[in-house]
Amino acid sequence: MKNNLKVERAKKDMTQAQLAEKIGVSRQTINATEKGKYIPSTLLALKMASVFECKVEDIFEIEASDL
Amino acid sequence: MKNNLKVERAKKDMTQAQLAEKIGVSRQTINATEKGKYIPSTLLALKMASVFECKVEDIFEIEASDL
DNA sequence: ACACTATGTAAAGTTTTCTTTACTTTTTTA
DNA sequence: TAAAAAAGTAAAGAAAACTTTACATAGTGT
Repeated sequence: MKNNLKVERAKKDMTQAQLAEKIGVSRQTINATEKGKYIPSTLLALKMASVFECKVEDIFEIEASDL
Repeated sequence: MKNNLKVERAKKDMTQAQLAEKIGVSRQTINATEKGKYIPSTLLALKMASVFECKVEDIFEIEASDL
């Protein structure tokens, strides 16, 4: 699964720490998610989409290897 | 977090088992998710949205208690 | 060069998701 | 109304998410 958290953060000029604080997780969780180290919960994804004023699908994308 | 998996399944006339098979999880995972027993991964949510031809936000909704 | 901020990473431990097996209850259909 | 299909539930274990602490690296400004 791909993600463009880095780009969305840049659009809002937010650091990983700021995003983490805003959605109530640790900075490491944001970093690891951004790096594709693991797949976040749907609740996290929804909160991220809310912060970035977009859809979950605009942040996370299924890849062929996921199917 | 709320969800309307049951309604979306009904629209497509799918059983829990059929949905489970389609997205590659066990039937119990679908049942538990539908019942709100736990929050699925973003990948599962994306796959569900794909099956139901809608957005993740159309299936899962943040509640006040999540914030 | 130095301090400062942001990012990356790692290890240990906790919590949650998800699986498998199995059984019960409800709903559908013949 | 009996059989069959679907849904609900539970328990034990595996796998993955997430936390905390801690430190290393990269970039930015003074």
